[in-house]
Amino acid sequence: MISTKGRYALRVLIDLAEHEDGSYIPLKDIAARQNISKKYLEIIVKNLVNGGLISGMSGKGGGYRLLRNPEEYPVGEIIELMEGPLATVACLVQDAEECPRAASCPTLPMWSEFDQIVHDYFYSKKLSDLIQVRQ
Amino acid sequence: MISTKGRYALRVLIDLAEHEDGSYIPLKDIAARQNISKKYLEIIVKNLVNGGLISGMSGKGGGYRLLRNPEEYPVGEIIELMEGPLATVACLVQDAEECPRAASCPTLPMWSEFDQIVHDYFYSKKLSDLIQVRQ
DNA sequence: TATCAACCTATTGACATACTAGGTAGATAT
DNA sequence: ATATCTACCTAGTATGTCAATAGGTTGATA
Repeated sequence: MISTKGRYALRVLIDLAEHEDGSYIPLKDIAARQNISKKYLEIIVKNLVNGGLISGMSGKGGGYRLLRNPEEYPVGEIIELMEGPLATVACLVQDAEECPRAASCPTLPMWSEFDQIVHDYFYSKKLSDLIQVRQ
Repeated sequence: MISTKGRYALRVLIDLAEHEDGSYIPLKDIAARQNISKKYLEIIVKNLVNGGLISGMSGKGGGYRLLRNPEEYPVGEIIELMEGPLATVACLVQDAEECPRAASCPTLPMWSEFDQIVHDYFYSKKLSDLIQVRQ
């Protein structure tokens, strides 16, 4: 289940894309438009900045802006940044310690196949697919 | 992410299917074979009994057994019983209160489409597809 | 230098996860 | 009848995550 972190991050990025005009967009405006607590959004945009998805600028006239074109943001990258790996089971997380049951686990092939489907879906879907009004 | 409850439930059902011989199988045996705490499994099988997936019998010679053929257990039903709805976002849970943003939500169609894929995958996959040794 | 905005650390209440502990009730073998 | 084996029941606990809130510091511009 996707939590508010992932869902709000998506809404922030959609908001930034829909209001893109070359300048920085203050978080206050995004919070007001999206009707989400600005304080809580600070945590989310901090992750987006650290993850290299947006850039922030302090001071008067400051705010946030996208670093790429909307078609260059896979939804999967956004979700994984906010929620952690998309993996369905712990033993399929990248760099997880090898499960001793892996070789004979009757369910592992199912989880693997499903994870591939999830990955394909969310990495082929782009931020640009979620934007309604473009200028 | 599927938790131990869902994963262990699947292992219990696979174990029951693979050792099916008309008699009841004691939880002690399942716990030993699967190397999972019997006490913890008690919580899981209780849910499986309440959910109508298996039946339990007390006393000497008692234990648990399947109530259907393995091809009649969709993996999705097992997971939803143990983990709750497969829905990716709260607003798509059956009987959830209508989200006020639903009509204009830019991400809802994506979540809907994805939920359909997840549902189709796990309801077409059956317990019988996970069994390795059949008699 | 006043203003506006990002950025930083910390705390909180509620809930879920993964167990453990100790008992009661029910069915069968002797 | 009773010992034995089994499911079944209620409760507790440590750890972590979620969804926020609170208050302050740094940085850029007018």
